[in-house]
Amino acid sequence: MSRRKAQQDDKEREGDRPPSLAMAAYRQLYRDITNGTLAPGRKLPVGELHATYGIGFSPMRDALNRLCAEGLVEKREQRGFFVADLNEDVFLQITNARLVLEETALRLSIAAGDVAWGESVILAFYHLSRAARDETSFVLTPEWSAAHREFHFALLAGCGNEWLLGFCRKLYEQSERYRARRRLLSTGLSPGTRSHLQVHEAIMKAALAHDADTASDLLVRHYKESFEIVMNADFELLDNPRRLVPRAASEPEGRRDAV
Amino acid sequence: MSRRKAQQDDKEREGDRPPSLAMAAYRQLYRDITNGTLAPGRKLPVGELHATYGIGFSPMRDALNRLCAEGLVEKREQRGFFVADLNEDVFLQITNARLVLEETALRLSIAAGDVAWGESVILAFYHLSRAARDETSFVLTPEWSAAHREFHFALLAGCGNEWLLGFCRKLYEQSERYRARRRLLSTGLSPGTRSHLQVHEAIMKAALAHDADTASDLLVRHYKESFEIVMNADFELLDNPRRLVPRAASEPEGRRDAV
DNA sequence: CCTGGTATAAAAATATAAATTTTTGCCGGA
DNA sequence: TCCGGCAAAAATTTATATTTTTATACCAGG
Repeated sequence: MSRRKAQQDDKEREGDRPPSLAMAAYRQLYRDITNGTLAPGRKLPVGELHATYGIGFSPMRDALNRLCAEGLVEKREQRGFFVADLNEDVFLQITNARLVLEETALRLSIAAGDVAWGESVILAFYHLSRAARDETSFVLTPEWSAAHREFHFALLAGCGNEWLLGFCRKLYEQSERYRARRRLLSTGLSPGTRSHLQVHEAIMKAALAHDADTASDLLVRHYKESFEIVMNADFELLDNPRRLVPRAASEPEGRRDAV
Repeated sequence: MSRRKAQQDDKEREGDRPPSLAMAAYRQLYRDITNGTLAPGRKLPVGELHATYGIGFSPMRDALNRLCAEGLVEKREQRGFFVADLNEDVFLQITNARLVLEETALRLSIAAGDVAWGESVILAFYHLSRAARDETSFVLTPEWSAAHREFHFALLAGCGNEWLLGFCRKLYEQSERYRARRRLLSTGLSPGTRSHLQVHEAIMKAALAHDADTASDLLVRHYKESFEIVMNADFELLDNPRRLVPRAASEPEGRRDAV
């Protein structure tokens, strides 16, 4: 009875409740994978996860299967689940895909976005500025990450294409895994600082002014810089400069692996 | 012993075996959803599927979860699985996203594709031509569908970006669901006929000649035509002509729901 | 004595069956 | 007609059983 009562109480805060253990497991794993607690390539034995998170086999399996189809987890038939591996080639592909999709979404947002869209961008920027740190620290707080995500997707949300947005989300969360590895390192630039914030302000202003060219130019540049930073931090600094696809995605010549 | 022997034999034809029931269920459901046997919006009670397909609860759940993350199935928390619904707005979004992504992938393919890529395109076209029917029939064979898919992805595969390709695949299979509804109808045009084949031949020739502009122009036109056909067949013919995003994805003005 | 392959045992994944909640449809009373 | 509770159905979860993989040990051949 007391059990039942508790459930009822839970129900009262509708909306963000995770009633199913499967969902709880999913969120836990999602967090631990995207923030790097569960290292890339690591095996995920259901039994071990069961012991660690205190959740049964079936719900855990549910969660793993979902993560799997989202690309955060890999499933090897009859031999279990693994955290999806990371390497610089994949990161390059993800970044390139992201450049194309986000620029498209941004341009469509600027062209089609309504008043509510503009307001949500302004609000998101406000949240981001509140979460920004004073200059020199290298630790990225969860709050800043959430605000950063909110801002970028507020920008894109006006495009009105759920599929496009869904793809952008997937690419974003993949990128986060790479960024997460950077948290412990202290390399050159400084995401989350007030100076970094100004880049976002510039993007916002261009977007709200319906200047699609400037806005997407700034956005693409922003991502390319992030890419370089993460690349230099996570992997050894390579001698050949990384090539990213040009904005229009129509280059005369190109290497096969350039994308 | 004989048991073990059989296993060993199985192992020899590696690669396409579906050892797990979950995978078998997944494939069955995938087929039945994409070809329309399981109608959009329909509920998928695990118990009923269990009875129909003769596969247990857990594997079925596994399969449903995967389909779910792929967008073919929707999961309503604590109240079961449903075949993802179809409607014209979503179809418009899918088509628009597809236009952008496939054009990008095609241009990258043409820019970066190597000899092996060109050969696989030629081979795929050969298969498509073999599967083409004589003019007037309206029935689409599974063979033609497979060949059609093979051709289009042979074109895109040269881009070398697995993520981009993965998104294209997802959009393609979604589109197939709409096309599937058309099989029983007999509307104007005629996919799978020899005249329809010529469109693909033109695309191939342009691609192999490294004429990216012509190739993507033809491809986009091809998809827009398909869109109109399916739209007119499946839903009532609307008075306002559908607006699709222009190729460059940068239109001066636009409705919010236009994409 | 070392190497290579095979059988065996432990571990882990997959599948089944049963139990527990949660939802849903229905009926009676206000 | 509307509300509340009861019962059936269905989803979720646990517990159990069955395969499959993986690691270890053993034995024949070099």
